[in-house]
Amino acid sequence: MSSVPASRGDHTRDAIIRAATDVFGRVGYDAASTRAISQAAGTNQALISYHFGGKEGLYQAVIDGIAAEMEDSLVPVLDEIQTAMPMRGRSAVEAMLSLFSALMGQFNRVEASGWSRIIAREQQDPTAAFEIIYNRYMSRVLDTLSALIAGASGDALAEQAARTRAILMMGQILVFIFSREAARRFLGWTNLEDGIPEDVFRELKSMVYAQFPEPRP
Amino acid sequence: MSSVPASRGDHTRDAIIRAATDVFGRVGYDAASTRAISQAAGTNQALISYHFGGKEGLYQAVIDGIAAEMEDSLVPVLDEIQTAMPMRGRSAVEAMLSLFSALMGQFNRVEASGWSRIIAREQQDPTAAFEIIYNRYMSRVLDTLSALIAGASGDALAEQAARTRAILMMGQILVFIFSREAARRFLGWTNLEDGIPEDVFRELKSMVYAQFPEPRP
DNA sequence: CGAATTTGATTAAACGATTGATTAACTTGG
DNA sequence: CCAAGTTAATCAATCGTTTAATCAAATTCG
Repeated sequence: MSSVPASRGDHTRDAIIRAATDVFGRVGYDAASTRAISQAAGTNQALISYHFGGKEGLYQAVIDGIAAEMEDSLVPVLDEIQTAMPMRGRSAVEAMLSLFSALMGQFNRVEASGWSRIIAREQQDPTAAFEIIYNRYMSRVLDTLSALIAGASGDALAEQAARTRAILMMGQILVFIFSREAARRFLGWTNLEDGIPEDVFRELKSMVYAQFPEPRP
Repeated sequence: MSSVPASRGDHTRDAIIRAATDVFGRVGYDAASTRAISQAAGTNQALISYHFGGKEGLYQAVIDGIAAEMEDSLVPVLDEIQTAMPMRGRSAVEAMLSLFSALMGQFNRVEASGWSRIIAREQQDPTAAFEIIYNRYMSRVLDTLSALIAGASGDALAEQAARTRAILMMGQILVFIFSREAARRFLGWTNLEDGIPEDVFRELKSMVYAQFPEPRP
């Protein structure tokens, strides 16, 4: 990332951000004390104010890091789809499924870190940090998805309708982040650490295919 | 609700619960101070400990009230579907849509109160309170929904597959609760207070119909 | 080149403010 | 009159932040 070799301060900065991501994710912003964060980072408490200006500044830095990393990991997939646009029919559906697959894979990694809870919280309480995540990530995914939906429908869908369906389909994936505990119980998952079981993607695939039936040749 | 006329204590009890539901929903459990809650309720701070044993007991009471009210409002719909079971084909799809309609209507009311944020938070941090909501509400909805999906598919779906699809379809509705801010922006909603616009339900309906195509007679 | 100095980073300690909870005195209604 | 309900005051604990002193590593300079 950084061109210059990490100095002493940069090292502790990273350590604090890493620890803060974990603590914020586990207990939330308010319950996360600067003492607990600095202890988890193995640094002094005062360094939070020194490096980030305060607890709020540290939180912003955490959000910034999450958005940047999620963006980086998804940009290749989005770009690949974008260059192949406009797509129609079957190819649009296939692109849609590859996007879903990438999202699920990413969400598994997101789950492994403490990110999912932070993101979910931001959805409920859109602080200034939400702006970053939405502008740099969500809006791009939704834009691409709605374009694919329109293409897969043979452009027979009004723009607002396509966007609405993009949200609806996105919900099918997001549910495993925002409602993971209910999903875990209802589907009888025991070891969620391994990520979303692949039979979920199999069902999702079937549903998508049913949604955009292949035109008879 | 209560058979006996409300005594003096019951009145303030209700006032505290009402205020606590609002404050917990707006700022979360940790940031909600007992002073802020009691002030919003127009009562003395010590009455929280007196009536509920403490902040945690008050939170449990809030969750209990939410679960009870949500249960009450949905039981009629679920019962109606249950008595008509087993359903197949078209009738199962129609029942599914009526369930979705009821859920969306309920979520609009949930949104109007401070409930949605409390529920969403519980999904992320499943405290003991989640147990109540899941057992008394979510599991019932998901059971009914998966039965309808199996029926609409002509019972050609394995049980686990039907349950998986129930979660996926539930996500299409829950997304407007858990990810409402992103949905609001992407769809350009300005006045979310009026509830989810009905064109969302129209698209959802189309997607459900496409999902379970009517067999040719 | 090596000593002196400046700068950034880190530390322990303390700050005032706010937290949830408790106490003891006081009202009120049955 | 008494038990249930309510009140203001206070408790110790914890919160985020600030302070002054110390450390380490560049930087400057003789």
